[in-house]
Amino acid sequence: MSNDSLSRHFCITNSIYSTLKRRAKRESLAFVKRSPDVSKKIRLKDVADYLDLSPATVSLVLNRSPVADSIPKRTQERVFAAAKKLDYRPNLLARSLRKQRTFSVGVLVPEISEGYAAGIMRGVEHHLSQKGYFYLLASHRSKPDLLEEYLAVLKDRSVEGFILLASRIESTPELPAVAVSSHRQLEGVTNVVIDHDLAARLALQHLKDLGHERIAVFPGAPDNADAEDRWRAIRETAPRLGLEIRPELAIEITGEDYGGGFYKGGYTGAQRLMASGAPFTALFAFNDISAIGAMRAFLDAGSKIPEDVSVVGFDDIQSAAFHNPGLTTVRQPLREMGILAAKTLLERLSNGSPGPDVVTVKPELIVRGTTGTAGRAAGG
Amino acid sequence: MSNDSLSRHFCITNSIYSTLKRRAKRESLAFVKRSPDVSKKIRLKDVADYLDLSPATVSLVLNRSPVADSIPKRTQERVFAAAKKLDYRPNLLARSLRKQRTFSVGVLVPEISEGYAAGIMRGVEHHLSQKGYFYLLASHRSKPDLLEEYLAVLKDRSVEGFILLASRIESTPELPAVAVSSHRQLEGVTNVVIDHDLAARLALQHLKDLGHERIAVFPGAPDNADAEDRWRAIRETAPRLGLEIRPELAIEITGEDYGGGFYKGGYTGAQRLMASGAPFTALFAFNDISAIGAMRAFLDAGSKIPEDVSVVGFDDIQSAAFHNPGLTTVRQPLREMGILAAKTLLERLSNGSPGPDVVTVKPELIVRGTTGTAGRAAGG
DNA sequence: CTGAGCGCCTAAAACGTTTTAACGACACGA
DNA sequence: TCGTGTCGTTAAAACGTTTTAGGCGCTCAG
Repeated sequence: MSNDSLSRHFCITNSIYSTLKRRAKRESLAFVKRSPDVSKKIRLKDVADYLDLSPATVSLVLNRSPVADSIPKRTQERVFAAAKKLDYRPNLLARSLRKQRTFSVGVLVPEISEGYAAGIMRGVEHHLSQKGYFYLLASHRSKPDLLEEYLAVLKDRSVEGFILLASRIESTPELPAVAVSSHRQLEGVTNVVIDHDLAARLALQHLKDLGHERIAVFPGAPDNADAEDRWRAIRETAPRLGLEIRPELAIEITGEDYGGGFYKGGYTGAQRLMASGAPFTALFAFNDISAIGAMRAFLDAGSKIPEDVSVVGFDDIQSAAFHNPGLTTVRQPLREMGILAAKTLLERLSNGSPGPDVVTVKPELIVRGTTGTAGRAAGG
Repeated sequence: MSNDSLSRHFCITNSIYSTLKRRAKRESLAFVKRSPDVSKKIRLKDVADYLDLSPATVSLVLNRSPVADSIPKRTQERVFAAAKKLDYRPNLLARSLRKQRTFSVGVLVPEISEGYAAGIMRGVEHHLSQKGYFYLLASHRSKPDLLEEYLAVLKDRSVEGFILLASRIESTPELPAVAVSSHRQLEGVTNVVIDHDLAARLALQHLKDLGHERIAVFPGAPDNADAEDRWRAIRETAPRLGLEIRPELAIEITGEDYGGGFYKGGYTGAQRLMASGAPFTALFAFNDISAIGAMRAFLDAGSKIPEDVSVVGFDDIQSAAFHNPGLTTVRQPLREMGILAAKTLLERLSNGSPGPDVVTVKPELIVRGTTGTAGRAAGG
């Protein structure tokens, strides 16, 4: 029985087979012609039937495959015309399944923040969209397990690679990855970083020139991937400039989930600084957001900026220039860094080359109103 | 010939067919067992071969299909165990292709901004990720043709629906869509909006209580989807409160691409306002960003806030509280609006129901330091 | 008259799932 | 002995592409 049914199913003579096919072709053709708009969605096969060609031919032509070179100009034009007329749009899921390419990458950020992440993402988005890529975005709120999970889920979703912003990643992902402001070098992961030594020099030299000696710092939050290196650079640079970073003036702060972000961290950090009683005339904050939070605390405490205390930020986020006074800060070229990260990743994807270990960009000091000559030491 | 080859190809007797199959099964089984880690990527078929079951069975069990009810517990356990042991992860492209579901939506924003969009997106992301959805993000920079193009491209990428933030959309998209702060009602598009009349009343009443009569406004940028309604509400509400919005105090501003955003628009708007010579004691800005830009202009011109001029913003973005003085503003519950938008869209997707035409949320007045009793009219 | 080569096109497999219809085996009642 | 039914399982089609290997019908040289 099973033998029979199997045979019956498959062993059709060629002529019958062809006839059946022709009929099917004519029918579906008629359908398309009768109601070109009702038809749910035009597939490659619909275009092929409409032209009395095979899907293979149409695909070859539309994709400008070298194999299609031998197909006469006339036919090619017919194909293009039909595709246009029927408004054929290839099903990208099917294509991706077959070609094993999705033209999408995963972007992981600690949080969709107002400052840093938004700046980088603008660059990433710009470059990716220009190259026909899309990205899936996920925020892991600096939780290592959430980060790991998103890496896996995004891989399941067939992204071709990752861009990791300020994320503490522990091991090389299973897909090509580019990190921005990562805390350490990982085998095979290109890292786009700011030149922290230059950044520290710019900020500290500026403060020294204004006569500051007692400089407080926010070394940064432990869950922020950039913190360690930035803090190391400050510690190493200060003595070279004849400055001393006193332990009692280094205040740990944290960025919090949801709402405040680093604003609150900066605010309470500044309060603790003032409460400590240690004298200081300037603060080099971890980033603009924490600098702005700290400013609020100084002002609330009756201190004047920059008369009583100077503040230097880091990043130069959009709003930095619009605070009162305008925030003096070390600018990171965020948008460019985003573009750089995207570009590096896409090159890795097409070359297959591992790419550079590290790409360094230069910071720039933007002097605005929050820094002035050192006065009497505040807080003492 | 073709007849023959076709037959030769298909007309294998059942027994041979089975034998071949068995052999293949044993081989691939052996392969898996010999080197379970070398094998590129575990497919459903690999799990099936490992268990000497068919892919169908494994799929049925893993997906807890009702059809699998008749499969004995013992087998089901074996299937789950094998899937776990081999670390099987289904190929979502293939699944999506077959099921015609992708569990992803498209999110369109004018720009990845520091304020409004970031706030909403936080909500959107929160809800979507909780429900196992992902989103593709695109920014159209308020260009209608770019918006249209992204709608098409995202549809090509098989998103199941759209969330549109503050976007001027002209016609109902071909997929279920939810708009946030859209300018007008579109057939079949749920609109999540703030109660603009209440918002206007809160702000204007507050200013009136402080004795302000000459109140300047930024009616908003023509390319911002929210502007019209907000402006209408102000025009209608003012007379009810016994206030007059003088035409010469209504200043058109624009949000610009890249960099500045509305900061610059607010800054130059305030400059034009002052230059016009028309007296005013307060400004109700279009949003926080433009309010902050305007503040900068007032301060640069030597005006004091709020002594000379009071400023009210709109949105309550994160940084609003940290400006100096703190910005008095009409809060939109941005995160909640994002969650609401996502939730509404997902319900539409699962119900198939068209969903409500409009979902209204309530604003709240947050009084901080930029508003005070009206003094002498500035600018006059 | 044959065989090679070319021009044009296509069959069929492949990508990795889901799902429907049905199959074999066995039990049970008539 | 013959349905009838249930149980456990599966073949095969389907989703919509891309791509390889090759087919068919010519022409033209030998």
